[in-house]
Amino acid sequence: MSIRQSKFNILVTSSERYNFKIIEKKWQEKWHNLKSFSSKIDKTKKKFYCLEMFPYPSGKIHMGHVRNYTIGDVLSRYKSLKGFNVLHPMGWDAFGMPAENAARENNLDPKDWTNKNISTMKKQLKKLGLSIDWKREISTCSEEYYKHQQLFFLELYEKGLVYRKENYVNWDPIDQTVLANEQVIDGKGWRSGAIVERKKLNQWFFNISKFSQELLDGLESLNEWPNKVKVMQKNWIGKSFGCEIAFKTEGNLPVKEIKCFTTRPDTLFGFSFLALSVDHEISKHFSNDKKFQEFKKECSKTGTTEEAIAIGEKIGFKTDLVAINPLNQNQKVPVFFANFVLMDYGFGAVFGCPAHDQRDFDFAKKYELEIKTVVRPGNENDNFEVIDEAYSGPGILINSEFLNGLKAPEESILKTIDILEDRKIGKKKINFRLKDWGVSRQRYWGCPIPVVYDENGNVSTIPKKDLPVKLPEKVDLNSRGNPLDFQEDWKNITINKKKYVRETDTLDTFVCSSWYYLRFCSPNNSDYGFRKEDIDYWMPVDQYIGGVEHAILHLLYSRFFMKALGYENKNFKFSEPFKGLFTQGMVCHETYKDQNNNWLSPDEIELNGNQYQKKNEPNEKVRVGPSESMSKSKKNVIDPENIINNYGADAVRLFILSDSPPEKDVQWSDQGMTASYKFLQKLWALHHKIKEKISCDIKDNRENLNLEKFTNQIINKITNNLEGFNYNVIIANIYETYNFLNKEIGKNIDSKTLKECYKKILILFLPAVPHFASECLEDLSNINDIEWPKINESLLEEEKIDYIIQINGKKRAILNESRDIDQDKLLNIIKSNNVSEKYLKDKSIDKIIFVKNRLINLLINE
RNA sequence: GGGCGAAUGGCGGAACUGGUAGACGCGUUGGACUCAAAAUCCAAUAGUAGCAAUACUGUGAGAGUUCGAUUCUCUCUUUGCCCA
Repeated sequence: MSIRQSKFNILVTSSERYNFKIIEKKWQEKWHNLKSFSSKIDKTKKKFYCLEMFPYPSGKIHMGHVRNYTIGDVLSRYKSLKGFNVLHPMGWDAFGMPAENAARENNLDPKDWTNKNISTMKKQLKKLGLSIDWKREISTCSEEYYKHQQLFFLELYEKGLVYRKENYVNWDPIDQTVLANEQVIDGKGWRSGAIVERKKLNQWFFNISKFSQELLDGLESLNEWPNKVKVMQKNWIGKSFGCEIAFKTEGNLPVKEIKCFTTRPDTLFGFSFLALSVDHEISKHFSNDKKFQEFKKECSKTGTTEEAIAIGEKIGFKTDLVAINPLNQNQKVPVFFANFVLMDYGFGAVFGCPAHDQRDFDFAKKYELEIKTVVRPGNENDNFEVIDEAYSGPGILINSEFLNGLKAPEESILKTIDILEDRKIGKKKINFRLKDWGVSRQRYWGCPIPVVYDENGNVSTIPKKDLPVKLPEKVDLNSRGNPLDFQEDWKNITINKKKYVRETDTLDTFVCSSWYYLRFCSPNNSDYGFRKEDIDYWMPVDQYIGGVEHAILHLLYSRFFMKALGYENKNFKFSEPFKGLFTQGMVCHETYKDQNNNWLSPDEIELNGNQYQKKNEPNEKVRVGPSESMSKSKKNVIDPENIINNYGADAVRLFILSDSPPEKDVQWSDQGMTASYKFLQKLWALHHKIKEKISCDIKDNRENLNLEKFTNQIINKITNNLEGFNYNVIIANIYETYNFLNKEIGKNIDSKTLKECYKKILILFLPAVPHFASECLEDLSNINDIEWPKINESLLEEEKIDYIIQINGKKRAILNESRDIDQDKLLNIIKSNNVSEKYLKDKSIDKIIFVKNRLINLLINE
């Protein structure tokens, strides 16, 4: 054994195993000491602002973070090498409910819990070797951050973009607290299990709907955004074109008219009821009506989401009022309150046309109302009748007097609106689905709203000089409802000898993330959220990278925030914060369950033959489920820290990039991970072979050309793939390079050329495997002043080309001939070749299709 | 129900503006090294037929445009996401 080892050592010394633990640490320290990623304004250079969505400090990083930040890091490093002045910062989305819950469960302070998580996760991120400018680190829960946010709040308030109104919330009657939509599960509170009620509370709103049209128009300019996201935002904003109609009413209430908004005024002859929201102003006439109050209570049990309303049973409360069809004075229909009409949409009143709207249809069936068909599909005749379900497709108007024969919807809607406008019954109107953004949260761990109320409930703002309004420390989180409500010493405040009560709601955490990209430009500016000079240079974000789950809210709020800051502010130049957007896919893993249907983690199982079983329990068979995104609840998570410790950051980066295009989901695979690790070992061995060859000072250059050509091609390929976000293909290109060099290394290449080409190749590897490539580069030569290699165009073009020879469209041969030869020459070559003998003998060529430098297709008569 | 996307070997995936389908990786098989195993290295790997050269089939299904279609058009199936 000892003899063999000593014999082996001679070979091994030059190519010992790649020790990532030492080498990755070395480079991380080096980058830290040299401040390699610290960024400052340099107007002589083009800037590139690369931003990944900042993490919530939940405890540890997960694979999703690894993927997200690796993608961003590849881009940042590439852009740096390309000569851009890169800004690549990182921070923490540090306010939010989980901190409050964790603190309550473990009897901790949310601040301590959060800061501890931040420090753990920061260490983990550093281990990944990300090229982040940590000097710009920010945390949204720090006073230094949220004081600026409070100032923005006041600025928006002054501009009239913030207001207070009563609005419904999900109310948990047992916990006496407001629930977020995701805390409502099957209509019940996630913690208490109580049936969630709708309750009205006074809340703060950002007037985002004021910018509906602008937010819609802005999408047009975002041509580096995925179309998918733009479509989602467009649908969310939901511009609809329709008509406002005033219906005359009769009855024993002092109500003469009800206004409705409709997108289908052309179906007015199918009118059979009018439905009102229970919050419609008319409801005040029913405040003493017990039955109505009961109905209203019943309505409050349906959730507030559109989906809940769509799925839930439609119920109504009939009033004594009747509404008159403005196009047919003889038609009088009942007026209902109904649970499916929301006060937020239109005027809180809709007219019902059961034949052509499924919701109206269900309602009409239930209350035995008339169902009159007024649109027939194109392939039916005028006797067509709606029977079992509403018909909402296109067609021809029928049973509609002077509207008969019009094409629905394209002709009929405009024509009807014209008539209604003529008769002064209705008005053309544009309606948006986008509602104002409710920013009040009844929670402790958030940014305090800088507002107080006097004894009469009148609002006063905190003077700007007195900001920040600090969150009180050491609060009791075990109280029901909002802990800040019980902080008497904090809540009560005297200003100018007058007593006030503070606003105890805190801001939605989406507010924090709506402007953090600005703060990264000026992280230490203490008197304002950012410095103009900084954002003028760095903004907008050139590439924003994150999960598609933020396609709507976060991205829309951020876009709104820029518009709101720029509103009535000539100094503010930008209206769109994110020039480019990339949404990466999720990291998935198989799921496992034992025989009792309990989830099992990958650590709890082992392979026995080709069947999984519970570890050390051969009789406990394991069922393998589909691959799903990693989540704690399904236990299919792989801890990045373990993986980094076992395989190193570069190997993890290599794997997470390699297996799928970054925009698609990737399937975690242990075998794939191991393969990436092994590949780096192979590459390391090859590095030493190449280095040795270079050091031998070989002058024989007979076979140089092949290497030079390949180097050029691979520069071209990797550059193009980086530009196109085809990061999985880049990894394939790296493997390809290894395969090529490993074969080519035995050939007659002179040392100088080999060194030049190999150095270029290593630079190509830098974005994906920075520690490894840096180490090899340093080992090879001076690592300073490296830049992205340029392409020698003349070497890209081969002088010999594989021409495809097709006969009647079928590939019959490939001939390697000189570049740029013409059709006749190629034809002569074919004729002197055995292709001719086999396929062309005794046949005449009818037609020739010749594509220069590519193929020739001979059409012959068979 | 509406909108947007996707479908390629055993698996993940590649293919520039319509021009050699299956790059690259995993897996599998065979071989080398080893007392043996692991690791490593070499080779093969879409299917069918054939000893082979080769031939035919083949990018979810069906049609169409074209000299030529994974790529463009239409219809359908399955599936994912978003909205309802």
